Amino acid sequence: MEQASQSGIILKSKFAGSAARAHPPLKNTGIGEQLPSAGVSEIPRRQTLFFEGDSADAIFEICTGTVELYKTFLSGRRGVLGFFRAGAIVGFAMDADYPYSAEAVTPCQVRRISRSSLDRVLGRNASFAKRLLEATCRELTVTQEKMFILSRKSPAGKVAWFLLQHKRPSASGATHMAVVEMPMSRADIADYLGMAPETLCRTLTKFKRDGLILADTPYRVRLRNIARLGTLAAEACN
Amino acid sequence: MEQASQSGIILKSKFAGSAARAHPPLKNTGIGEQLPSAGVSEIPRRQTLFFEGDSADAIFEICTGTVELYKTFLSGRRGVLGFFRAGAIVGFAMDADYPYSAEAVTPCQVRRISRSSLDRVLGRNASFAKRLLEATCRELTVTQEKMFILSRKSPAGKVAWFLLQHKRPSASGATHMAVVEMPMSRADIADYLGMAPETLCRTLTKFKRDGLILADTPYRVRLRNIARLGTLAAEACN
DNA sequence: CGGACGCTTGAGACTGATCAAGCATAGTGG
DNA sequence: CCACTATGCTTGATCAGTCTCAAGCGTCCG
Repeated sequence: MEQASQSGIILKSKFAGSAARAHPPLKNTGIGEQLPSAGVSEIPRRQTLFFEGDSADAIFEICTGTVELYKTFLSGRRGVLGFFRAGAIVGFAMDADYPYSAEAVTPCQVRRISRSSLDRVLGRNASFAKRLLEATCRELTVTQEKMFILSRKSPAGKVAWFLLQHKRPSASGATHMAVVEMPMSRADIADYLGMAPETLCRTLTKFKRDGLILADTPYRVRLRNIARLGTLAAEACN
Repeated sequence: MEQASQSGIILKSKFAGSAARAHPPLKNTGIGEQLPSAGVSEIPRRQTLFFEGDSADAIFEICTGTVELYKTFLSGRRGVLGFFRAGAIVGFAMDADYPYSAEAVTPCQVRRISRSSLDRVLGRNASFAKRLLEATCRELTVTQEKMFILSRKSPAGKVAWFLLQHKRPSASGATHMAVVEMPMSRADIADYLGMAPETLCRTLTKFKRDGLILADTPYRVRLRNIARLGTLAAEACN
């Protein structure tokens, strides 16, 4: 079981002539710190950072807020790759265009880093490339785990996994009940887990009834029985 | 839609102190050529190259045959990450241990490359690290596509996708009907696609009835209507 | 020739998606 | 300040589809 808002890469990019591709869940890798940026921008809720197909000439480091990466299919359906928080870097693309779209789920602050400058650093700094490779691999791990979770379906398992994945790193030693903030809509989560929003609701309701979770608001729940949730998540695939 | 036996990474490895992690579908990246190896070994059918949890002190370049990467879950179920052919490299791990098991689906010839030598090259050759990053990202792309395919289920879409993914690069300009070799068992494929073996069989039978494919043997089919298969695969997620 | 294994096919139970309709909350305008 | 509207969460009933349990075959091997 991994940690919070992992996942959510954007692969493909033509940095350094042909190099990098992930834009992972770089959880505070400090990669952004080494790169010159154009300063921090304020992004209002539900605004798009970039669309699938746009020319991928920059990557974004999230400073505050939550960003969602998604892909729209021909059928009109949507698939979301992941949700990202402060410290993550999105928009890492290997091709000329972004392969996915990115949208602010909450108001966000992001640092824009031009691809050319990233390119320069990549070509010069070997250890930097290594860190990037490492981060990409980490993303790959998360993606593979998610792949298994999603295919060996079972709504309960998926939702339990989602809750555990997004639980706050058990903040200050206050309540030992983990808190899960989920500012995204139910539809977003459903698209992330590959299920219908109704099924997601029913599953959450069942969790409440069974005393597994406690809902402060629809966008914030507390986990009352983490062990049991872990079992559910494991049964689904592990 | 990607090509043949892609996917199938093995992430995590402690090369170069902390670097690489993927062991992707490195389709003839030539990475193996730059590394000293202990020569080629013959692996009989159904023999295991390494088990999940084994100390990951080597990676393997496949010379001939097909290798399958899989993970066994607590519930006894199995999930296969992918099938790999000549040119692919398996066993790329970032952790001390292999996170997955690898087994020969057919008799294989593999080149064993010690992790320490890989480590040395990685630390010295910057462009090598870049190629690895590139390959890892490619693997990530494939994994993400697979994730969507598997979650937005629909047996027909999954199977159509599988067939197209594994079709031979339309060999010699002989028959323009693509050939798909699938030496692995139905159970293997089902574990790969996240469905029951019975459902896989039924779907294949239906494809035959509808004239989409032509079965020479259970392990070799020809695609009669690639366009339609593509549509099915796309409907499932694209 | 006999047996084992794996592919294939059949019938029934389960369950998640879909179609529809309540409810609550937040935001707007009078 | 309050009513109204809109949006999105929640719940309900129905239906289609896959998994499961079982049983036929065919092939390969001893």
